[in-house]
Amino acid sequence: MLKEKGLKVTNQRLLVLEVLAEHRDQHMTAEDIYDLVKEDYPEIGLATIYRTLQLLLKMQLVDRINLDDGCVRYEIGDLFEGEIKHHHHHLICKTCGRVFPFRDDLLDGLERHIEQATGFHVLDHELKFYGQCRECMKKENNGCV
Amino acid sequence: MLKEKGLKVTNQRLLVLEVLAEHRDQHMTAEDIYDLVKEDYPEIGLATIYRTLQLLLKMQLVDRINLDDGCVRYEIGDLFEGEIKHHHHHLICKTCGRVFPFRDDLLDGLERHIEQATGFHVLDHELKFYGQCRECMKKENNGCV
DNA sequence: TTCATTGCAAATTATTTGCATTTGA
DNA sequence: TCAAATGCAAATAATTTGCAATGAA
Repeated sequence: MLKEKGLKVTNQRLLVLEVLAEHRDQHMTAEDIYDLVKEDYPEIGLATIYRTLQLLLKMQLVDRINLDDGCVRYEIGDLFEGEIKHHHHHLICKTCGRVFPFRDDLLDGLERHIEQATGFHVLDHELKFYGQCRECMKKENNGCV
Repeated sequence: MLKEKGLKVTNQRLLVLEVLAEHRDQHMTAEDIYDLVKEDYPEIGLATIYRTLQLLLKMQLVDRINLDDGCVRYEIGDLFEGEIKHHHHHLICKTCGRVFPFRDDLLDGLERHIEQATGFHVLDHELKFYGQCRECMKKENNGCV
């Protein structure tokens, strides 16, 4: 494990990672993770979940997304899956609230353009699309809304 | 004013808009706005600020951005400035924390691509770039960090 | 052993809500 | 006049923190 940087490998940390890995692309709140980890480890505290998530975030093992619904959500990082850091973005349906992942490398050109135009050195980006998913579009048309 | 939709034009609402217009591109928290409005209207309550911001958000007169620093921020909407809705995005410096606006229409092609590929109907998007601004890059090089 | 980590409870902070009062149309 | 809007204080809810106890190295 990457934790051999002076950090301890605890059961709690492993379980948080495990739960996130088992729920890839699911955008879980700290509370969600807490409930699932508790099934295997009932004595865990919510504060530990928060502290672990902060740590994993700093280590780039998890990503954080904010769907503007009042709580921050976490998902396992893409680099966990392969070697190259592939980004993915989110399509958020304003009607049903579901979130769809969208793989993409199309922003690289835009990043280079920004660096040239402004001198800002881009390290990372986050992109969200808001709209309506196919199912909700269909429903709305059937219902003639 | 657009408020002729059954809504009342109150001093409080005008002042919130005014403060936002005077601080274009400044990403203010509700608290920031509260303090500034209080100068002209000391009896205003923070709850009114929140309620007004929600209203203006729904009316698309203000935009909301989240810089992941624990509080939501607001800025006056772009469509307030012209006719066509021009989007702008944010370059966020991880070193000094400053936020730079970045005008862009380059995502339109990407939106069309998404609609074709996934059937998701895109209505809006939000894009944030994280990195290091020119000044912080310079400082870091001078200091040989 | 020993310091990082944990669990718990209390603290903090942003935002929302209930309600009596005020005010714009 | 009268519903909509406001101010205040109390309520909520997510997250953080202090501290004594625990556990991995």
